[in-house]
Amino acid sequence: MQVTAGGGAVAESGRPLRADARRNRERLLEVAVEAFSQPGRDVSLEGIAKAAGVGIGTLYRHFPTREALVEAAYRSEVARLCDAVPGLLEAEPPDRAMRTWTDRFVDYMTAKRGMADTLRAIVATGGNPYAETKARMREAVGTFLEAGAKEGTLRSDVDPGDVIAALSGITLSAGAPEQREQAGRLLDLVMDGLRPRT
Amino acid sequence: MQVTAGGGAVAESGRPLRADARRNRERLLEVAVEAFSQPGRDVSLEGIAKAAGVGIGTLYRHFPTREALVEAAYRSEVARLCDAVPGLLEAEPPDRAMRTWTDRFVDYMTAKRGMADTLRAIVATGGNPYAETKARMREAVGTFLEAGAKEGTLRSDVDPGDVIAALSGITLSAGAPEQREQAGRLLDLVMDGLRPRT
DNA sequence: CGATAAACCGGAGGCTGTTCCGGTTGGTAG
DNA sequence: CTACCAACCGGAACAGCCTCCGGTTTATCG
Repeated sequence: MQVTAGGGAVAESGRPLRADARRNRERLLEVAVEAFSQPGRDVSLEGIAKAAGVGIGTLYRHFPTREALVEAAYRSEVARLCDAVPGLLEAEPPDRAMRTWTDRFVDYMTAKRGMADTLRAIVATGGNPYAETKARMREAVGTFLEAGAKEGTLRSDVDPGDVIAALSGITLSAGAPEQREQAGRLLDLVMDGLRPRT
Repeated sequence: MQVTAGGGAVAESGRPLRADARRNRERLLEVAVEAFSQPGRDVSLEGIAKAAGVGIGTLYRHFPTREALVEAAYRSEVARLCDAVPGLLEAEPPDRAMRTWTDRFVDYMTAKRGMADTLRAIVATGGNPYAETKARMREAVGTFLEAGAKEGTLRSDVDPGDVIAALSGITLSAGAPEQREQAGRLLDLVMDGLRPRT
């Protein structure tokens, strides 16, 4: 399974995409992310194609299955989430910045429950589309932890992977919109666990 | 032992089903179980209806969604599996009988991978169709454990629920047909853990 | 610049899941 | 036994998924 990230400008063969193909791919991804964000809606692939101004065939050429599209959208959003880390660290002290970031993560996952189902199916099927994504998230969490450790407000002896597992667990068990408050409390709990023992 | 294992004669309202309705329901379930057992491929609901000699509308009246049908088929098969317990205990000593039974369980789940996906989806959606089914399985496992304990070949201090969790884990992680041997070894491992310490 | 081949585009078409409703039948009251 | 009505039957109709292929566009080379 080749990696060739979702936003890549390179096809599986290694050859650069033609300009029009690349434009279409980007537009599709953009619309897909938007569509999956709508809470109340079943997302129709035909609808996405139409909204992106391309035919259904074009959508399927870029994303051979619904899962491929969901996965690409997921990657794209995670990337955006992780890119936001430096900005957050400038605006707030590390521990608070990290809390803000976890909030965004949960918001993101709860808003996209529809695609969460598909993601679960992907995992169950055995494919591992997360390797790259997980690495990026580990990096993000690691950055927060390091920054916090330097100021003495966060522990340095925690595995970022464990934090990610905790976040995933929260979204899975309290991912419904009406449980948003509970999820918030759980996040507070996790953050408490990440502070150094006094 | 009617237990309404899918073949229930009573509608949700509590009113008895009409004779023809009941016949159709049973026939549908029978065909569905058969169809889901074919390793071959995707099961078409339309095909099930036709094979059962009823219209698609009738299928949907009895099982409003694909999930409902899968769930009913699952219950029905679990019931059959659990009903086999006494016979196995007569034919072999408890520990060996239990090993045979776990084999059947794994065979069943691997043969029905198609419906396993749907089952996962049901669980993920939060519905809990397993309460009743799980209780029956606990009972079956408990029976084996008790019988084995009486002969000193199995431990008596194990929670049946844990055993079930282990079995589920095995089917999830080694559920593909080509992993059948590995699954067998895992079952051996579990059985070893269930024997008393010497 | 013009021609050529590879790569891409879009939608028609086949298939399946699900809904809906007019016609039919089983069960029961008289 | 007959008549009646609620419940049930079957399939037509609609929508979304995915495949396939003729026509078009892009990039390259002389």
